[in-house]
Amino acid sequence: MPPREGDLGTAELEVLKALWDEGPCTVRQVLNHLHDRGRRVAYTTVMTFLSRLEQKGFARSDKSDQAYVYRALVTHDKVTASRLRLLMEQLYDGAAAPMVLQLMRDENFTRDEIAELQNLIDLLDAKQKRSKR
Amino acid sequence: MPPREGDLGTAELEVLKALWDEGPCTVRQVLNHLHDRGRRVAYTTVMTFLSRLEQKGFARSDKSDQAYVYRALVTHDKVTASRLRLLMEQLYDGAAAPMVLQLMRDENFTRDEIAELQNLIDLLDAKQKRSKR
DNA sequence: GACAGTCTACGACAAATGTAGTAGAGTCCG
DNA sequence: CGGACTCTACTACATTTGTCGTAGACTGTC
Repeated sequence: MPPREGDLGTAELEVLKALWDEGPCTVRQVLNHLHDRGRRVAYTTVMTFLSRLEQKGFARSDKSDQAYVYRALVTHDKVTASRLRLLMEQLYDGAAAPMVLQLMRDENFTRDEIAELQNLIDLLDAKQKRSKR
Repeated sequence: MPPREGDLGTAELEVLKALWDEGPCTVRQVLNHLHDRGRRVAYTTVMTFLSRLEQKGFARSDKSDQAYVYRALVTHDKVTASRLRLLMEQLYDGAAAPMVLQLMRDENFTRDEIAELQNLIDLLDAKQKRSKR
């Protein structure tokens, strides 16, 4: 089994994130987006990443007037979910709760966030009770 | 910037996990542990990973009677926390709450787990109120 | 002491990832 | 038309990661 199974590397992810943040983009737009946030890369490097994203099915390109326009084919949620799932498999044998607990323990939340969490818990609780019956 | 910054790959992690699960181990013990759970690797492959873990500071080896005994130098929690943090940076610009929320939405929890979550929320809430004043 | 089995040290290698250069086609301005 | 630019296509290359093989040192056993 050679390395990674078609997943995204850190740098590839940054580029995909640019597509999420900015919507459909040309190579140059992505480059600018990255430069704006202090990320130094060459134009051709961005090209490479966008091509690789396309090869892997995470993005698609359309020939527009001048330059190709790339757009994401996967949502932030999808990617995130699969990443989290992977971590869960690798580090918690697939159990979600311990991971959530650790996160809640380690990170600091604002009052609003806590309220939001509380809200969601109530929902889960209700749902759980319902399906129980 | 070449690839990864001294972090652990998936397969390296599996080996480290063996050290967590089994406590200090010889190469052979780790190998057996992996084989037990269906993971096929050669003895020397495990050796390589253990050496690399040592190089990277995640484990330490002591020459025992016959063979080297490796033990983890980092805890599960530490590694997990840093992984989660990385994901958080990469995908949520460092915000913990959205990640937790997504996890709670996507995964299914048992009643007990929900109760545990509730418990923790109460604690967080109390702590939050206290520090507020 | 010789053979079998176990360990470690080193070296190797393919695939993936991060990063970029070069060359050539197309476009725009004076 | 002829530079000046911009884009894309290809190619390249060092590192990291996943995986081993080989050779030599040791140990234990007839």
